[in-house]
Amino acid sequence: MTPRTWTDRQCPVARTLDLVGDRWVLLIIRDAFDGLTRFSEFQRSLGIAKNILADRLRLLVENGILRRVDTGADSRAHYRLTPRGEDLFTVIVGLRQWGERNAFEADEEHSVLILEQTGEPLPNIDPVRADGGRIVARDTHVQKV
Amino acid sequence: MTPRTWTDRQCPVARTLDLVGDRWVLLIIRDAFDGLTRFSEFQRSLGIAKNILADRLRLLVENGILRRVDTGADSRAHYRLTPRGEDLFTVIVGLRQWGERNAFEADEEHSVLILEQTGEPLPNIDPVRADGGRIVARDTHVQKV
DNA sequence: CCGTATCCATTCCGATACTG
DNA sequence: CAGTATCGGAATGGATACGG
Repeated sequence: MTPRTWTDRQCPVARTLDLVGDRWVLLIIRDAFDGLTRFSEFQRSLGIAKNILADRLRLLVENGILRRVDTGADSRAHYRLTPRGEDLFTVIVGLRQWGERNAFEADEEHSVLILEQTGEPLPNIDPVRADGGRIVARDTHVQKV
Repeated sequence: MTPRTWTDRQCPVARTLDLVGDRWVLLIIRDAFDGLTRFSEFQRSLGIAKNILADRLRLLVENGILRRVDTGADSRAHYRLTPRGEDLFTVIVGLRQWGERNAFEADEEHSVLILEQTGEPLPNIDPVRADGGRIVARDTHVQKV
């Protein structure tokens, strides 16, 4: 199961992995960014067992990453990203762009993200480190939020 | 074990998760960015079993994310990030910053990344989506690399 | 110190059957 | 359709012992 308590409570990376550090979870979130909302849509897209999917959706709702939207008479609910869930966009795009750069052969096709307005591919995310800025070890710099 | 073949060969996110979609792997990479290189350093930092750590290091070397640097007479090797591994910086920082924003209470302390040159905290990564740009579903836009 | 080999407990997952 | 309940097999991870 996804949730597990890590010894490393101080580290934001470990905390994040506590909540979304699971393949199924991250793929569900990917699909949610692609506009999927139905239980059956996720199931078809992922080929995941129903009980596992139900478990992951429940956890994601519990953790405030998805919200469950019930649609009146219909028993079929929608699962939509909360603001906290949408905030994972950077992570998903980071995973995607790394894969585009490093997990495909030169002649292999793959999908790319297109911006609706311009029709252009989404440019690569690039943190400060590109210009040689090195990062000081995390343990040495603990601050208040 | 980390490696598993996914049905979704086309999706860069799934491909990336094939290679690094494992808690231990991502925490090892985090530690590598923090400058750890020794087997024992990783083990102490993570509290991971030796056989598991050995397995993950082997996989990471196999996948070209770490490289093993043997130091002459000494049996103790260093594990260092390859360029492909360093390219995961965006992902690690994305996970970290999401955690900073979403996985801590307001009064909880946590570590932050500091840029060596300026002494300033690393600014938040922010992809284009901030200004309302929506993303078109991945399946509809398959292109050559 | 850096692993490898083995063993055991636990967890995880998928298939199936069942319910509203 | 959207789940819940159960079950067996597979995989995983931790501990231990051992070797280079």
